[in-house]
Amino acid sequence: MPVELRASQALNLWHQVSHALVLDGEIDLSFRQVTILLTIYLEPPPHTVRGLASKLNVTKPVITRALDTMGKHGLVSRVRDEKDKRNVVIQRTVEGALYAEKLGDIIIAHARSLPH
Amino acid sequence: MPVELRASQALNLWHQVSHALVLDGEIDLSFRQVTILLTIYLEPPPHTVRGLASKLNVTKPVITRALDTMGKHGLVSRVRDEKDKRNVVIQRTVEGALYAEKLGDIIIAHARSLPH
DNA sequence: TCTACTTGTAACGGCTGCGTAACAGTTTTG
DNA sequence: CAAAACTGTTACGCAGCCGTTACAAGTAGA
Repeated sequence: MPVELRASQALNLWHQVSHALVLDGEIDLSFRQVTILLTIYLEPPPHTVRGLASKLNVTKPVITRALDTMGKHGLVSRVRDEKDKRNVVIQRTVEGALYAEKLGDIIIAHARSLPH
Repeated sequence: MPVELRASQALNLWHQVSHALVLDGEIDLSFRQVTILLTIYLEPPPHTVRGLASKLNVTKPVITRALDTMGKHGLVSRVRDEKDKRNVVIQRTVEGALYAEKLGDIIIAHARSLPH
């Protein structure tokens, strides 16, 4: 099951998925927010504000605000780390998992319909 | 050269490319802007404000402003339609083509490094 | 203990995009 | 030729995100 994309296929895929996300428009996250969300859902925990900030090469307030926004939509939640109470551990939620799953489905659907 | 993506591969690809775009951060367009840009570069011309608006299901001022922003970066240009002077025809630019090409390269590079 | 450091957050001003509404210019219709 | 319809744009107020700075709470080292 190799993943082989030609240039035109790659751009078409990106185009179609972006288009689908714009049309859906339900939540509409920025690239940064999507990246943060997928980092949380695809990479092994624990995730902290500082860790995410350094991984994305942005300042901590950027992460805080993104978590505020996504938390408002129920996509992530925050819990104080009891070991070191300065830390906040970002946790996954059912809604967030569903959102990621939906995104994956959109991508797959459009990948399937690419010209071969 | 079939395009077969499993759910985890699809999300990983989206994640990595989004991450790369955030890290690069050079221009940083929104999903709408990317969609508009790729529509212009992947679909056959001519492209008008009204046409793009209806395709993306947004209002015309949204397109006008997106074209302003992308035009400022040299990614697209506008020309009055001489046949019907109400229309504005959106045209591709060298810089825009390079941008799209770069995006395609990023996607392909990350697709290749996906776990099989 | 008491200072120095680390963590995440709040506050500020600025910038950008949004939707609605109003607009000028052009073309079509009667 | 005048009215109606259509094009893209601008103006307005609003909401969201940005970077910088300042801060409160917690931890570690002397």
